[in-house]
Amino acid sequence: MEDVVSEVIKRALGESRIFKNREALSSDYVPDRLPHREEYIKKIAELLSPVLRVEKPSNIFIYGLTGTGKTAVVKYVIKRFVEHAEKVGIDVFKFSYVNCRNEDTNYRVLFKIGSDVGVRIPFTGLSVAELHNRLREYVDSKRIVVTIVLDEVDFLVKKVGDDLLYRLTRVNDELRRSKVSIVGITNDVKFVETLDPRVKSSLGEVEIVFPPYDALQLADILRERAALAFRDGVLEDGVVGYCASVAAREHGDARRALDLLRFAGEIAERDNASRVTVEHARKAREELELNAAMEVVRTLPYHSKLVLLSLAIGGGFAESTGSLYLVYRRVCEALGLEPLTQRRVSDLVSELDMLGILTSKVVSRGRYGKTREVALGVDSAAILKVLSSDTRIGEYVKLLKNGRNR
DNA sequence: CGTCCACAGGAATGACGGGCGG
DNA sequence: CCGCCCGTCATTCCTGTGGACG
Repeated sequence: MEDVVSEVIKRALGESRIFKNREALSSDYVPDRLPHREEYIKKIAELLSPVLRVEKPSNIFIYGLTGTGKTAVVKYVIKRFVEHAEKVGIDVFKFSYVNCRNEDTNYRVLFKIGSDVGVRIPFTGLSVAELHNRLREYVDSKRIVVTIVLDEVDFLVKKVGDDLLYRLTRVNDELRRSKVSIVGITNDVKFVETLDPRVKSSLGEVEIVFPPYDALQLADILRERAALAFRDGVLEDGVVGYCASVAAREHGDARRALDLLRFAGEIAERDNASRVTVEHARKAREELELNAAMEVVRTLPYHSKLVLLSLAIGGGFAESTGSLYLVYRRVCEALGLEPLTQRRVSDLVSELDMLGILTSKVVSRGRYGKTREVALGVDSAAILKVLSSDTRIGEYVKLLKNGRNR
């Protein structure tokens, strides 16, 4: 028992046989080098360079799918600018990085900008207009250039509209000495179309698109981070390649790839292994996929859950839609619910197929008709477990189990 | 070789709820 | 604030079909 606890303590203190710096694989880590993004770093640094001369840079709009390095590149450039400013002792520009997924109200965004710029603002109590005024007055009391980075800006606009965005792009009209410029980042390509044309044109003075990484590029990135994160010689050959190819198949998402690699390391650690093997990576992938699938299952509409339940009860396989439908009707009856029609259930099966939770294929049995064979794509025990979080389904599953034991 | 099973899956239609412009 | 319109979920009715069986 003591051994187990001391093991946990040891791990919690970071004394790992596997990792020397686990942080290097976390998604918000900003590494010193960003392979295959040099060109974008250069471009963005050039675009922001006017701040060094106390001039306003163009507003920039950046798109790209998740895990293509948008945030990392911008953060990296900011970091270098700030380091430079500290080194030579200048104080003519400020950066504010706001993640709109976390700061999702006008007040919180302005608050974050305020605290980054150095204005003292109460947590609450001011009107948004007052906040805006104080911020503007403070900024204009000096002669500085403020660059505001709005990451995942689509979240903000979807929630509270583009009002704030509009005002921020227009704030320069009210400033005498200082300047404000905006960098917007989003992974929703269609998002821009929903913007007010005025906001769109001023925000998109310069537009930059980040393409996804391919498998080779992902492997480079992983190798670089792995050297920081893992102890020497711990990583088996092929692990990096495996993680890279898995992530490349899914939009070339570097975040996925890093998650996978980190998780593989954690599994190796949990197993008390001395090395991270491809087998660990495979397990990591499986577990991550199962988790994702279970998340989907959890948020399914009720009758889709019932269809899934019916399939899981039948051992995860149904030889025809008809037989599955019969089970489904029994389930509905047991739960005192009105069943949907077979036509509708057939559509639900198709939807579940699309989501990758099950696979269905049409087969013809000649004289005995044409139907669909349906098979569960994930472990039925896992499905039952997740579905049992609904109390009524849970009770029903328990009832079935007891019945079978006797 | 035609029949006919057991559905697939398209089309029309209705009930409902939520967002949006006037 | 209200009515309108649109998207989603569901039902009803329907036509289409691969191939074993007789």
